[in-house]
Amino acid sequence: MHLIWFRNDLRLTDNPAFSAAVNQANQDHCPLLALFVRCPQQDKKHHRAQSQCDFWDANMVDLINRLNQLNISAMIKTVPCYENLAQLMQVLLESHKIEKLFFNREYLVNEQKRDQAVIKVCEHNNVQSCIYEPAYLLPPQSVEKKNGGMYHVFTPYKRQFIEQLKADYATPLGMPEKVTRPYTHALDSEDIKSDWQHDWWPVGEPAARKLLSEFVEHARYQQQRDYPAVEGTSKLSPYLALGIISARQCLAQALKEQGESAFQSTWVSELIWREFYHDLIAFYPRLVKHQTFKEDAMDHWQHDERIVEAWKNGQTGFPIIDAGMRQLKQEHWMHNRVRMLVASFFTKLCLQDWRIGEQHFMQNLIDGDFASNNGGWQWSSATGCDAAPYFRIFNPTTQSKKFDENGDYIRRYVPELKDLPAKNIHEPSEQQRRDCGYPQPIIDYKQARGQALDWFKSG
DNA sequence: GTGTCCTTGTT
DNA sequence: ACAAGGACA
Repeated sequence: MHLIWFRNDLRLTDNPAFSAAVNQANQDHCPLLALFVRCPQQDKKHHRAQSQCDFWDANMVDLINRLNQLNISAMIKTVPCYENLAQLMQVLLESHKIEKLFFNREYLVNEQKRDQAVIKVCEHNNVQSCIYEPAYLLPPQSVEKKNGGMYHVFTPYKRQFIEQLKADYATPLGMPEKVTRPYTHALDSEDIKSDWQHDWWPVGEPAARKLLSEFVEHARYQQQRDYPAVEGTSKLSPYLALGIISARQCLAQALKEQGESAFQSTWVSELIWREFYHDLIAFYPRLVKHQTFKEDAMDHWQHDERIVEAWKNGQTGFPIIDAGMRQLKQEHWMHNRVRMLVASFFTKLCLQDWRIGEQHFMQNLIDGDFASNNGGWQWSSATGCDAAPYFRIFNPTTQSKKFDENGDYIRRYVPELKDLPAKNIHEPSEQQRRDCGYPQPIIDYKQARGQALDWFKSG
């Protein structure tokens, strides 16, 4: 009997390990079992948002139903941490007489360590571990500079990336056939129920595929993506983070809709940013230890609990910032433009440690992805790869007027300001704030900007 | 060496 | 006009 272990690849299509496992089972005329392991303590250590854990559970339940239709039985197990996995695996391999274990590689340090330990258990038990490359656009670490080494600047990386991608991109794998030999015995599995009911994040691979095709067909991403009041972004990030759809499927859909020009599109460029940050982690594992990418970057920050709390709770007195932070709390998601604004505000204007912001995002975002989140925060705080220079400081009010001109986004998440006219809503007067019960600004922008420039310059 | 360029800006 | 400095070919 063979075993397919699902992790952050909760899909049946374009899943290399899964397709291979089904083929192998049918070739060997044996059943295939699916395994899902939950590690709540590990999730805590990684600051994984509760919303993402719940969404993972919900998608697992959905996936198991569809696995059953393919004659595949599934087991759910819970252990505290990754280090408990080897022991669990030992028991499972033995009790189910597993011959081959299939899974897709993951590139983060703890995940690699976890998998190495499991591979050892396999070897010890004479079980073959069959490991596949996850369905990135290009395999990690396959894009290098002409003289070798990882790019540290996005633009040349992207140029090279597209060149290689055009020359050789993989067509997404389809859905495998049914497994011909069902497993007929009872399985010792936990019974996890899911009561996921957020309309804006429908559960399951079919729903995700539908969101993808509708987005690619109708979106005006380039024109709309910067306006947080508009549904102009794909909102596919939670699905990408848990592998409910693959990046390759996204590209394939874009190519189908737009032809070769898709390679140059803004949205595909964002997919390449994702690969850039994932590649960086693969090349520089020290990044998972929250070290700055630039070793000599300014990295000593003020620690002001009052500011941190106001920021987290959306009480800074800057409407666009507070709208973003409250959207995060309410929807476990924040519009990308606003993510940049709140991050720039936190690090460059308030001089608070980017790691605090990074962790807060991970703890709250349904789409939390270590590499993208870390890359984004280091970009914002001028400590990272190809980062915004330290003197590039977003003016929250200017940005608000530019990208939320009518104040619709602010009104949605900061209801105490909902009756203010557009010309005041970005920067209400002292009196208006008192009347609305909205805080006075926690910092003075002009003063903070000047202070930040000095602070960064002095290193 | 040497020229060109650098995600999302501000005043 | 301005804000540094470094990556890349």
